[in-house]
Amino acid sequence: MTQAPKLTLFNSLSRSKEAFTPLHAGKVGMYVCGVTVYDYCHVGHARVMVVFDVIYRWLMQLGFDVDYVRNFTDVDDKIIKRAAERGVSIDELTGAMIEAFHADADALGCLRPTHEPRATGHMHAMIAMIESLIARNYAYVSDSGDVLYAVRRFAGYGQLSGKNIDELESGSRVDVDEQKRDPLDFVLWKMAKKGEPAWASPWGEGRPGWHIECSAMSCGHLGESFDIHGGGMDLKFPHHENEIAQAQAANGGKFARYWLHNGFVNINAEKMSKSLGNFFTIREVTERYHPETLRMFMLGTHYRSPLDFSDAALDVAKTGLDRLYETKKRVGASVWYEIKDRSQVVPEGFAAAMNDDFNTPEALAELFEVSRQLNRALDAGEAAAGLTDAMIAMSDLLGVLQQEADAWFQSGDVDSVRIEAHIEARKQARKDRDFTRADAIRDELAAEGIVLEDGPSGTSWKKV
RNA sequence: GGCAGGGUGGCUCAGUGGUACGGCGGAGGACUGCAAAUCCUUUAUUCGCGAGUUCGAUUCUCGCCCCUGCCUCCA
Repeated sequence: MTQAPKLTLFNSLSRSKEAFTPLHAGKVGMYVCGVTVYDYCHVGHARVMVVFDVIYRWLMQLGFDVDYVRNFTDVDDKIIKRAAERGVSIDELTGAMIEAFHADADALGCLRPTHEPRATGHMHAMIAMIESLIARNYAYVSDSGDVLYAVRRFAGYGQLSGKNIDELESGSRVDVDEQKRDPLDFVLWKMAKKGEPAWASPWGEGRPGWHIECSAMSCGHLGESFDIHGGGMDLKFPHHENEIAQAQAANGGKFARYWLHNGFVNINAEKMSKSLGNFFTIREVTERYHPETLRMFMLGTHYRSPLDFSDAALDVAKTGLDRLYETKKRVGASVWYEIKDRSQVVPEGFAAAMNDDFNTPEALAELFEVSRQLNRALDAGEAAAGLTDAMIAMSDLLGVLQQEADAWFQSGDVDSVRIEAHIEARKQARKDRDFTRADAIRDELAAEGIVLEDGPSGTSWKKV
């Protein structure tokens, strides 16, 4: 049914929805800016992971062969500083943080990108690009030896963020740096001070500026021109703007064709960020909520809209997931995984929602609707294999309902043997029609957060 | 100040030129010994405010108010 994919997506470059057509038929090259690995990821990072994971899954569902590249910035001032503070080596710090990143991403149910390049592994490509920029007069070596990009040389500067160079200058929040010919110029290669990590280059020992790595690695993996480039809204300027300036000046090509930017995670209507200190790490949150609940919470809002983070919102996400898991439980673990060709069973409405700029709230509405229909069929004693297939397909595409229903409801430190014993005792009491005693047992368990459900096939329990 | 994106029921979140999706919550009902779960019904004469275009606007245009973000590192 997903024949003739009519995928439409909002391109930040044109600030409008556009029909998606890949550069090479049947293939999609997608680059997403990852993280600087000097600390644990917070919920804002989680959103990027989840948003582009869903996009990745949907592109594959549409039949595209997707090359999904997400980088790790593993050389940077903040990393150097943090490593020094902790008295560990740069490699130890970045290695540990990359490991933590993967653990978080895995917990959130995100598929691994096809490539996860590290900046330190692509020095040659970056140096080559800088050389090209110098050769074409888009870059210069300053008095201090740093290599800088001459922003005014690039005619299209500001096209992505809608900025006007002259207004940027007058904004004057840009540091006035004596070595810069123009305040807007940014560093491509930074000379190393003693003790700092350094790589050999035609300009001396040093390290790359932040922006050059993404231009070099995206082009390196996907070609000078590729389909999708994504990241958080805050990367639009200056990072993505600079990426465009670098890549297009160096290659002369088009660079990324579609730019996707996800909205922020807010707390009390304020952006969650390191500098404001109002952030929660993914691991802090997942100690209190299942990671899938966090994922569900993110799916409930369109990826470009701001997302307000709060326990109340997570509670709502959990309640919704509980509903869906209740259906999964009724269907039964044995038949849940017997899914046929997914493309044959994804409901029209779901596909339409996803094809409309990855509208997950709308897609979720379809999932809830099918869940309801399935419950109705189950109530009527029907098998409803088609509805089950549809529900499995949709939940797999969104990356939810990935746990066993029993595990979902019975997680935590509970003594299931003891609970089963109580249930047996209550069963006998009910059989004897001693409801006072039966209710007492139920109340006792309820006090511990264990809820009993009497169904046609016996009594089951769940932890709330 | 410049630029961008928003203001939809108690909360949350979609959406459309012809009176509004889903979730949470509330109310009533079915089921149940009673519950829980599930299902059914119901819960915005209304989509920030004021004009305009139109047969008709929440959806298009203009103005205003308010919120957030970017303009420096930031997902």
